[in-house]
Amino acid sequence: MRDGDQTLVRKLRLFADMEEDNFADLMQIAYLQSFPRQVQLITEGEPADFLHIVVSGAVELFARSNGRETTMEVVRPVATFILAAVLKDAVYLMSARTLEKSSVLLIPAENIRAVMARDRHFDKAIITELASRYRAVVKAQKDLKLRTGVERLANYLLRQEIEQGGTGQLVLPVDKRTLAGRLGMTPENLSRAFGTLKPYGVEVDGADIGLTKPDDLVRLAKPNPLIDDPDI
Amino acid sequence: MRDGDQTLVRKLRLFADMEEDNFADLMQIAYLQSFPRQVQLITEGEPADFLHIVVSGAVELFARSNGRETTMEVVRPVATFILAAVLKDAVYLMSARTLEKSSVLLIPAENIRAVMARDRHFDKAIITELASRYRAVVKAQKDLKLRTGVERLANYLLRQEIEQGGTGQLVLPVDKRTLAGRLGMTPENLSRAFGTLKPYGVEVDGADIGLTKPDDLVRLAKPNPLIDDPDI
DNA sequence: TCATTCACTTGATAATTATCAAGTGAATTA
DNA sequence: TAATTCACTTGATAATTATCAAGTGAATGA
Repeated sequence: MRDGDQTLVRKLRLFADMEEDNFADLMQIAYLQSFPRQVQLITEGEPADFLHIVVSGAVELFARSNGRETTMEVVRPVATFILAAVLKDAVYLMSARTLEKSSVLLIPAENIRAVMARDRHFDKAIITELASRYRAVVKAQKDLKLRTGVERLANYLLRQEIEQGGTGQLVLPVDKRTLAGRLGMTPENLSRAFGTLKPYGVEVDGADIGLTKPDDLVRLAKPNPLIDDPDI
Repeated sequence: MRDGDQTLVRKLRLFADMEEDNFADLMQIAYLQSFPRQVQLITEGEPADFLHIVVSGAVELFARSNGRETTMEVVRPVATFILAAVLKDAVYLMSARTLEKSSVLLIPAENIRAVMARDRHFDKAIITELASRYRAVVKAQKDLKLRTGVERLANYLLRQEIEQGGTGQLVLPVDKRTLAGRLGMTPENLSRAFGTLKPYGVEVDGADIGLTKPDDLVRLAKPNPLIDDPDI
């Protein structure tokens, strides 16, 4: 792994306060792997062997049941995924695949647990991380249960616009099929939802979106910090 | 608080391994309050002042947005709620109200955080608890996104039947309006969903439910351990 | 260059779910 | 006992969402 990547990993909330020796140990044991797009990294139901950290590219967490499939989350660098399964020494609840060419750092679960046993700072960091993740899923569940598909899309666009600099422009970070899954709707319905939002100033050109009537869109979306603010 | 209640709290995964002195400290500071039914205990958006532990009765966690309201979870004794908000020193994402006459143990958030700073066992317990909660919400999200309303009800009934002893009988632990919210549907639709399940041997008499054709019901519900098994 | 693929869109229709409005019957209360 | 409340159900209808089937147009590849 390049030093630059290691620095980025070290900056993760999860590792930032870890004792230097322990971090060095983990990085010694960890290995970085590169994958082309659309490679399945983990499969739900299998035992959690490694903590995964997306160093470059993008990874989709998804789940299947009944022959149906849905996107649960899209993880972008630099972030960990499936931490809870590793800590509980349990099976994965979600599968993961690369959305694009990606490199992923793999740390054996047993080493994570070993460092946890001797590094107090790591404990604290894990608690903070888990609590944040938990709250993120609760927000996602509120989004699903309290909003229609069109409202979810509208709020998603508003969040992305803010995250991408508040210029009234945004670029969809994933293809529309994946976005539809993330928003809990079919691709066909996502198309129609974009159509519904046209009168509210949502201009679509491929992955490039312009929001020309932000006030109208906000009035429709009724964003709620307790659902949409990622920092709360 | 009666000694018996204190013993029950001590048995919670969260407190079981805590050092005796620290537990005694917390119990010293904590206070037990009794509430009639339908009292709102906390309100989403307010700062997390206390860790709550349901000692008797039942508490509904719910959320509102847009004038809509939904049940997120029903907490029964003995269990904690809103742990993540307390740990993060953040605002509550959910409101809580008693469903019936209940007693709730309140521990000031600052004391929780203080014990956390000096008790390693508590750290570990918090991690285990948070990881479990996180996985529970992920399962709930899979349930919502991968199943229709009727399927969610069918699987809910199968889970309850198992939890209540596997006798082919079960008693709904909450009124149907609350259950509907939990399952992400309207009360009217829950009624109709029960109707749809009649040919699958679901016999409803108030809160008493009989499952007379479990095989047929399972064939419809297609239960999935990665959604329905609470212990995974 | 032409064929093919692929992501996305559009249309028609069906299934699912929500809303509004009564209705029922048991339990509570005057 | 009669009135009232309340939880739940049922019916009619509307809104939302999914499914199936083409269609479009840009990108890829022979």
